[in-house]
Amino acid sequence: MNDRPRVRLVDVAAYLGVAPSTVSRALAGAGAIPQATRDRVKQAADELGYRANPAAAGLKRGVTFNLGLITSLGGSWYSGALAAGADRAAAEAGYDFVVATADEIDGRSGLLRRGERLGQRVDGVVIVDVNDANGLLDRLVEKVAVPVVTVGCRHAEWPSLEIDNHRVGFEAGKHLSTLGHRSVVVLGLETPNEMSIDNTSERIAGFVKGASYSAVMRSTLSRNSPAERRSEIVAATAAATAVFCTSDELAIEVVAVLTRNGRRVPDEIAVIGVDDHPLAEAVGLTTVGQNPAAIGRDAATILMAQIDHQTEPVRVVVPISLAARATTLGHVG
Amino acid sequence: MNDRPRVRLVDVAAYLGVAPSTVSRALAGAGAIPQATRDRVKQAADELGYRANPAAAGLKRGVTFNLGLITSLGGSWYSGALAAGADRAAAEAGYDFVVATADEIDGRSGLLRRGERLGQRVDGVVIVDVNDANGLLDRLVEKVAVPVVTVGCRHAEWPSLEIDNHRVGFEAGKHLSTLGHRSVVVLGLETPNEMSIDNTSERIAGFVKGASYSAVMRSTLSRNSPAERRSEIVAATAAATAVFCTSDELAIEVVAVLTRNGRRVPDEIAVIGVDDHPLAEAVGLTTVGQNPAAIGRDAATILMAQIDHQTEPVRVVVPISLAARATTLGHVG
DNA sequence: GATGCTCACGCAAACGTTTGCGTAACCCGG
DNA sequence: CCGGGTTACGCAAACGTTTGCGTGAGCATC
Repeated sequence: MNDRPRVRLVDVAAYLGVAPSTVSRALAGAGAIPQATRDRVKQAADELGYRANPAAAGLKRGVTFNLGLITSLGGSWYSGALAAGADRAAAEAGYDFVVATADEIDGRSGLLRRGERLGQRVDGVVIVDVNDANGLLDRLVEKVAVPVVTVGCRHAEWPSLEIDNHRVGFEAGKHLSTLGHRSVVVLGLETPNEMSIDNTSERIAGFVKGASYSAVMRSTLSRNSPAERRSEIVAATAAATAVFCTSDELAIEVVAVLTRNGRRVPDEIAVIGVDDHPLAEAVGLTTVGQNPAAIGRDAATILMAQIDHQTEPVRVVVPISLAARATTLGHVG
Repeated sequence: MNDRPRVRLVDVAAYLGVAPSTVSRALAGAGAIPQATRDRVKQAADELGYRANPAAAGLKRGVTFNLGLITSLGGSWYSGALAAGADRAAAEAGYDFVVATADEIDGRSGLLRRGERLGQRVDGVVIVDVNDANGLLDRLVEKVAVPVVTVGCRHAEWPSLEIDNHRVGFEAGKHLSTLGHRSVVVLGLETPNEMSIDNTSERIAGFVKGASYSAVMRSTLSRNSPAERRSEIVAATAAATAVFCTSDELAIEVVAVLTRNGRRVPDEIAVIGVDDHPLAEAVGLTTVGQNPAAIGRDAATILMAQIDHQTEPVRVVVPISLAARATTLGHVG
């Protein structure tokens, strides 16, 4: 139902009575083609409805003008925002992003298979949050066999972007400490699977440093249903005046649980999270935030430079910033 | 640093002393190739580290084995989950997804340009939530010039998947009505831009029907900062015993605002949302939910069938289900 | 007005697959 | 041992671009 015969470059060449090479150069803006011809060609092209065939161009030029993104897209808002940022930067440079969402159900081998396939169809890939333990990241990089930039994880040969997890914790700890909290608890979720990275311990270490004078307790929550988690949260926070959650998702849940349990936030107990979740501002959650869209953009940019051999491998530490809001400061606005 | 000369199909053919055609057929599993040869070829292929060049294959076969997804990926968790579901289904069938995130900053023409580019590089696209008013969807479909399936919007020629927005509202209304609420208010956000679709009015109409005996008020909230929205929320809900929010994001915000304002949820005021946001269960939000991952999966499946000319255009209405939780029922668990 | 230079464009060979057709080698019954 | 049918594979022509090289026309210079 959509099978009109595609018009090719040679068709528009024939239509104009010029050589295909001229059309190609005119359209690409390369070679010595006077503006007049260029315009004539362009006009003929969209008169005829010419649409370039990227497969042919890619075959000849040895590039695909596609970038890959390996992440668990469905997992959290974070990867979606990152993908959006990466896609925007890529689109501006004429690249498109093909995504490979690797979920835990696929397992290690599923991830590797997926990476291998992906590597064949793109000029480079950005890999998000793949655990470098177990040699998984190494093997993945090997499988994709194209330039890589990692975010949230590190590979010896390729650039990476990460936040300073220690500093994230530190900022949170300092904030609570400054507010006078002396009995705080750190709440994290257990790592979902061996494929994902675990930021928790670094964040906690940083937090302990930042909260210097405070008595810090630590508790790891199960990934069971929220109903089951509820009592864990209540128990863990019973004696505390403040809670540091290692993600905003968890923090929002904790605020809800505490509130429903009759504890007033922040008057009786303050809560601080990490990420600056899209809902964090709406619910007044204090958080130390990062900017996934910017990270995605930078990752794409670095990757494209890497493809053009324009950069040495770099380690970029992306900025974070504390957003102090109601769950630690009390009612504002 | 990764520029080892790629080994081609002819290389493995030469290595084995057979014709390229034999290797091609053996690898593709097509033609009359005995198992023995097939195995020999496969082994040689990965001995040499052969990786097929999809551009060449695509050029010859006239397909790309890529699917496109047009959505605003960064906008909400919904599109991420949808993308993940679509990608999973596509991957199983040997397709990959290339995404084009169209944000409001790009505007209409940006979206159309993006669609045109995308259409050249894929065999079909799924278009999510593009407003069919203003002829935008029509023009987009025309630009992509490949098979399409729409989700959350409709085009005359192509299949679509949507939820029954009227029914969404109806279920919510019925739920509140059953619980005895008689003075309820509907809260929605203003439509972000002319490019996005607006589910709100249908949902509200359904809600009014479902809440039959109740006095229903309606209020549209601005998209300004949460701080500004706060007073709007407080004012709009002052006289109500229940609130229907047309999205979970908003519902979560409303619960937070009401709670911080000293109104007990659900004892003084009940809240119900739409979508079954990943955080909805965690914060105990009652909601009428949909399953974006399943929608994505189905959209991809239908699209692939469409590409193979295997189906007539269909209109699929995807199921929804009410999840009654704490914000309407009170403390549970 | 011949010489040299630049400009604008044409020719044709790639790029790495897939696939229709052709043809040896093989198996079978007669 | 011959003829017909099958099986296993080779040949070569595409697919739609890009690009190195070549060449004629036009221009300025001496």
